[in-house]
Amino acid sequence: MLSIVKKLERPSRLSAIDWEIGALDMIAEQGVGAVAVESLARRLGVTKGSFYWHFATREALLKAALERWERDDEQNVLGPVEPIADPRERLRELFRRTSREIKSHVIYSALMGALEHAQVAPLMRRVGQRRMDFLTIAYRQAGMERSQAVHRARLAYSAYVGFLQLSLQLIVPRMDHAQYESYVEHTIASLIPD
Amino acid sequence: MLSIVKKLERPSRLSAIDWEIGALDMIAEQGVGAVAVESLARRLGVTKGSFYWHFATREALLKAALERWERDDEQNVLGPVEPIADPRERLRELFRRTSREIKSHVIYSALMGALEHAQVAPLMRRVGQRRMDFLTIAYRQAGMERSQAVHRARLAYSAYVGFLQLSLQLIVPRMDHAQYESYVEHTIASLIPD
DNA sequence: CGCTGTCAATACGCGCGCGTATGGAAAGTG
DNA sequence: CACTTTCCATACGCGCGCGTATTGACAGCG
Repeated sequence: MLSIVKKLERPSRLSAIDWEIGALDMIAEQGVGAVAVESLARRLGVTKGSFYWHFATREALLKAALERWERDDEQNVLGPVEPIADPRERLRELFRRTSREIKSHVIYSALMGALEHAQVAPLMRRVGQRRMDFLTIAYRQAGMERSQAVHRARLAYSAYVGFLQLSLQLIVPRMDHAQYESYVEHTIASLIPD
Repeated sequence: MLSIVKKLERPSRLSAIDWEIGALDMIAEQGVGAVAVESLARRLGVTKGSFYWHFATREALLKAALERWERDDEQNVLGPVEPIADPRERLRELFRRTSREIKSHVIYSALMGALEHAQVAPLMRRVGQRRMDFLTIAYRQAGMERSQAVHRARLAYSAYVGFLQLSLQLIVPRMDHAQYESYVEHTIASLIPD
């Protein structure tokens, strides 16, 4: 009975996956720099001794966590809207879904603030390239000329990155729900041709 | 004669200002985290002993350097275009000047990647507020409705922040000069009403 | 020309976070 | 119920960067 309670608090014994998820949580909340093995261990209710059984080094954990995020992110963000046939509708839906602040975007933003890490930069280049390609193709299909489509994709992606940074880091005052919705519709109207 | 040569290499004796400028250089090149007193001392050709005569602590140097940047930035970025009467022209000129990658923007981008520092966050909020106000006013004067002007200002500022991040950190492939000019004109056309 | 104030070098202590070593507990296995 | 495997705790060493203490060099001034 006591053991059952304890099991609800914490799986009593951890796997590598638990550490990876914990690392991603810390990244989302306090950035990559906050992923320290001892603090993360405290968070999970164990000590370092556990960590170094599952991972050889802190970098190995980071690697595993980032790979996990990259997989999840790909099928959380672009995946759901990819099947939409109409390019404008596909873009609108992407914008709206993105605006509903999924955790993946919070982590993305945190990672943008940690590009000095050797692990993070190439990852973000891959993700950026995929998203830029996705946007460019959609804009082309929507009738824009090649160079214009590339420019617009870059502009839209810049607006995405900048907005995340400004909002999540509270550089700019927080909007209420109605304002937020209104802003999203404004960007859709401004960045998607009609 | 030898002394003259040495004086050209380095002012032979430093002032607090030299350290502040050195700190800003390091921030621009490698981020806030790279501002370490010993490495910065090496860069200036002296040792720690010098630093702690000019500053009580590393935080004090950061504070001074950031204040210096905030002053310079204000009169480098918004200052020159503020007198332009026509709001659209004022915005266009701001966009074009901003695109000519002044050092101030490089530092701005580096600081955006260091918001976890207690010193940086409030500074960036102040700077962000000033720029958002500037943009909002210009858009209103250009004839946009209140809420639309705020939205557009936010969108433009997001695009600015995101573009800096993506370009400077090489997340997105580098453009050649012609492409770059073309992109700037595309954003001007997309974000400034006619 | 000596004295004082300014800037710098050297040596040291300290805290923090990574990684190691080693022993112990709990869960599966025959 | 032995015995092995899996997971975890404790204690320790180490490097790095901040900050301090102390002494030294050099310029300007009286």
